[in-house]
Amino acid sequence: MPAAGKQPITIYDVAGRAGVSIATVSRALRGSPAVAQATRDKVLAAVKEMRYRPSRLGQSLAVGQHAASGIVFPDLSGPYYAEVILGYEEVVAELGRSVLILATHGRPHAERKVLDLAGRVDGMVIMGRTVDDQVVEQVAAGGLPVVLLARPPIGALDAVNADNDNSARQLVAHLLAHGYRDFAYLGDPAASPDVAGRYAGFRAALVEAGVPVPEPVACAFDVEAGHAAARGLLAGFPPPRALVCANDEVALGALRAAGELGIAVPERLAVTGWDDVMAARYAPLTTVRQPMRELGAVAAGWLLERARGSDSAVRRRTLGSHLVVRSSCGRHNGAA
Amino acid sequence: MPAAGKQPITIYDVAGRAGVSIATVSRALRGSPAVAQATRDKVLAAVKEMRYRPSRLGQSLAVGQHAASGIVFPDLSGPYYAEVILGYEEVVAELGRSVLILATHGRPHAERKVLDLAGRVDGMVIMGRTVDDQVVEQVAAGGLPVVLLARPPIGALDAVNADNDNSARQLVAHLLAHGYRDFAYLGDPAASPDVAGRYAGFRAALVEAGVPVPEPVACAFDVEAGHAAARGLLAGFPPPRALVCANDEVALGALRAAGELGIAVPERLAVTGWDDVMAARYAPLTTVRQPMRELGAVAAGWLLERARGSDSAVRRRTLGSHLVVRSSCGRHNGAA
DNA sequence: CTGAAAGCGCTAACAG
DNA sequence: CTGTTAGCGCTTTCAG
Repeated sequence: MPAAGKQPITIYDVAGRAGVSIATVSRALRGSPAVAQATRDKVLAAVKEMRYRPSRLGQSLAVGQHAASGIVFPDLSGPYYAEVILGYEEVVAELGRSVLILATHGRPHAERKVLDLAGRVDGMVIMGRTVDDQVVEQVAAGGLPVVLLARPPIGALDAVNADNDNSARQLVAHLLAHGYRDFAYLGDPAASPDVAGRYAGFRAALVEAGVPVPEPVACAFDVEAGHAAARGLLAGFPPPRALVCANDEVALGALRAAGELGIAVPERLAVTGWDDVMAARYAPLTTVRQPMRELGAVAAGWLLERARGSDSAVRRRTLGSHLVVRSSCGRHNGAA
Repeated sequence: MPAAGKQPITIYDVAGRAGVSIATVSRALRGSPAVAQATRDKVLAAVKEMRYRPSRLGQSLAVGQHAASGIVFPDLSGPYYAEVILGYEEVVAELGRSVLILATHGRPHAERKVLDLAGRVDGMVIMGRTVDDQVVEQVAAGGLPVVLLARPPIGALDAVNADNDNSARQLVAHLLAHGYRDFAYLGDPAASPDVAGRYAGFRAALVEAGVPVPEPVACAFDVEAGHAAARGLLAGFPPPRALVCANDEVALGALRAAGELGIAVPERLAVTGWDDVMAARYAPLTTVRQPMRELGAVAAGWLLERARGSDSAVRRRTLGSHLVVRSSCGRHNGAA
């Protein structure tokens, strides 16, 4: 919307200039075959001369389509969400639609904002712990296509996730192979569906192995929180032998805590994370790599299909993750 | 826009239900004082019962405002852009507007997409190397408020930047204090205004110190590129004593190259970066920290003011950056 | 092939 | 205080 003061040129101006009706301008512009070549040329010339740009608002209102997709996520710190959004943006933009983003990060008015977003798009993905199921249902009830990402399925909504359960099992199997039997888990399952899924897989693997399952030690998603929580945990007696952290930031904080307490990693303590952030390589931290871009891309694809009117069956998909073994979980001699 | 099949309820439905005119519904909803309390209650009740949500399209078309701001950036890899966008989103959303994002990353149709974005917002920020000045001018000429971020000023457009020049000088001063006289610069000034600014400061500082100024060694913005470029550079003779990299990813790649070539850091080679990404702490890499969130926040604030009609003088602002000294540039004994 | 005219959903004068 | 009535800019029948 041009700023006050400048009169934008409308389809009427073009029609006047070209000596045709607005209907003809509209047709010519959208390449309707029912326009004589000569007429089309006249219109196009006028358009060019006047530097006319159709109003999206007018168009959208008339066709009842925003040609835009939204995405709601907790925040943008750490590479995880940024990557997902990048994958999302890439496919959405490629199909000529716009991308609206909304970070809720514990903001009080998240609900209002999600609802507002819903009024500006033809579909939206809602990630992890952002708003209550009730809000999601309200949005979906309005008839808007919604896909859930890194969030437990709700009703008949499409949902795509990373395979937290399986990767947690792989991780635990690897640690068990190292001979560790005394575990601890740093992360709050209540804080995010991903963390919950990871803890569930962790627990199941330990149960199957007949190893004691520790309660999770709640901890926020950043280095500081991981550091503080790990200090408390490692000061206890007996300290755990293997520390599974809900994500890399937390693990990085734990590593620092261990360093400060003079606890050698991996000799006396194994530490693992999730996400494979760049710093993990330098830590060097054993972690789990996830197909973040693809999560976003899949969600975007589904949304566009639904926006085009597809009402195929509910889709659910779990994308594979895989273990990235580095030295923080123990020394390796060629073997895994 | 609800999917085909569901008839959204309009202001007419509510008016009918409440037994008033649509004008009254509109007034009641926007809290006009010129509505009797009883009438307002009736309307609000109808709204609630029918779960009515005003159409943004209708509103926007009527008031001629999108209540949205856009931001154009090269890509979303690395924490830099993500942080800027986060700072931007935070203030934009807090003021009840939506955020549209557009990553150009060398896409061929960037221009078309930027122009399209321009038609959906009341203002937009354009970052770094995304589209030609000509496109920016075209957008601004349409009357849309534009602020340039991490990009050289154009015409009378507001512009905000990080202080690349000054931080480069500080960095070089620090390296000179270490006694280094043989420098190399890894990064392509033509690839981004930021890199150009950093190189300019680097060059100026060396010139002032009477130290030979190396030509920049062009290199993309990622670890792989830094690695490859550094390998070539370090294999040359004589190898440089201090390697200033355009950003942390490049520096991280250079660090790896040095490791592979058996060149001890910092004993035989000093390496520095820019951005202070999380991995830098673990590298551990001397780098420059920038006020990324604030860049976004400042741009957002300016845009909102302009969107509200402020036509104050052109604003230009350079936000300070500061050196983060770690061990990759040499050993420090309490002294800087 | 082209034009007239009816909306899309809402806001904002302008009358009462 | 409330209702009528123009639009906002564009798409899309429906006639011709």
